[in-house]
Amino acid sequence: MKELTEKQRKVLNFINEFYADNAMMPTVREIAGHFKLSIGSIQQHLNSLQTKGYLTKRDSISRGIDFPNRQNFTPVAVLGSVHAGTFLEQIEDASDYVYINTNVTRNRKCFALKVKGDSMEPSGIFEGDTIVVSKEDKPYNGDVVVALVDGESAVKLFYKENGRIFLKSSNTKYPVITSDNIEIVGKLIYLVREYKG
Amino acid sequence: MKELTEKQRKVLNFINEFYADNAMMPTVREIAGHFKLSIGSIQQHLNSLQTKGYLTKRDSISRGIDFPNRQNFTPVAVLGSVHAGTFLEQIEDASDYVYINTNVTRNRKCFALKVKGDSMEPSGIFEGDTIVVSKEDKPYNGDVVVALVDGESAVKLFYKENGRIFLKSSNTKYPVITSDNIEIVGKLIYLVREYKG
DNA sequence: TTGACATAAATACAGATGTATGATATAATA
DNA sequence: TATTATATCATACATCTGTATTTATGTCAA
Repeated sequence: MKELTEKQRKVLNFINEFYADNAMMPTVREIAGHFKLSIGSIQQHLNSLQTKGYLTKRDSISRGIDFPNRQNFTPVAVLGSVHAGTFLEQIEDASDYVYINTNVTRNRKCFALKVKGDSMEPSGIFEGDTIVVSKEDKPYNGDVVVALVDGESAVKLFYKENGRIFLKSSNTKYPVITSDNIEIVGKLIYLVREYKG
Repeated sequence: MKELTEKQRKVLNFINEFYADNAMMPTVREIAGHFKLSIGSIQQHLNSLQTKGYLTKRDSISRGIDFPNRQNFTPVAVLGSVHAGTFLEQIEDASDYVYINTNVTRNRKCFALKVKGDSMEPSGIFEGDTIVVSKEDKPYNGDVVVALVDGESAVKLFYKENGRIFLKSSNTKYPVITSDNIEIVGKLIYLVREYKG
């Protein structure tokens, strides 16, 4: 990436700040106003920033400046409970959302859960943690999955041996689960934990 | 919050989608175009959404629609190393950023680190996890802190007894650290873990 | 039935906004 | 020295954009 001049960096920084503060890109005149420069001058800087690859632009669209690799976030619904219909139906009854970077969620179908219990503590999954689950066709042995066992949802380690699914808690004080009625809902892709106080 | 009509919800949903896709709010005409409705009609819907509290608006500003409690994110620098100057100087040499909800970071001074080693595994902090650290004046016993011990940074449990600081690993195979040369850099406030594959 | 509200359209206007053009000046570079 | 990139300004223009106004229809509750 080509070097920026002092002025160009300042303009880029301002755009960044403006975007952070207002959640929208500034207009050419808003930038010009801030630096007390003419419109044409800012046009020049924007052109340079564009040719050097620091900005992109939607032509003739107001506030059409954009960052090449802008961080984008998708709201992922935090569900109170998981049931058989999850992923089949639209998620409408979400109590809350976590915002996850789209380069994590990509185009996957996701939902989030609050972790309950200590059965996965040795895997670093604690009560109160928020986990993001993605629908995956094929979980592999050792993956952390959310499964429905006889209608009850659980976060467990997935294992398949001789065509039979085993769900293990990493906390060994809990028994291994195996049942004919196991449905894998999805695979763990992300975890966030907030330390309060 | 007042109930929305079918149409109003659809308009609100479209604004949401548009924002997610384009990272900017739509203009009145862009909404009208999508629904093949007149400008005036959309104006009405926007007014209703506003009076019912689902939208706010910056007057006479293009793309001035906004969500009342829009999630806002602060870039937090992921540092390669921590040293004595952290927090004193501006963080400029960041290799990467994590974006954290501002209602978590609030007005605190934060930086982020990649966790190395297994000394805090029993506390659910694993190698590769990204932790967000906030400068706090007063850590309490049992808090997870980032500390500098003789110039080396470490993530440990903080304890103070009889005026002396003890840094404990939750993995008991590591010894308790105590030294006259301990500087508490900050307190753990957030953790994110990405499951790859 | 009257009023409040939702839905929808057409039109007009002022100001916002991106863009184009032409000009000047300086500094660095080939 | 000629050229290129940078920096700046002034001005003009087409169109984008928010806003105001007016009209019309249908529904529902008081």
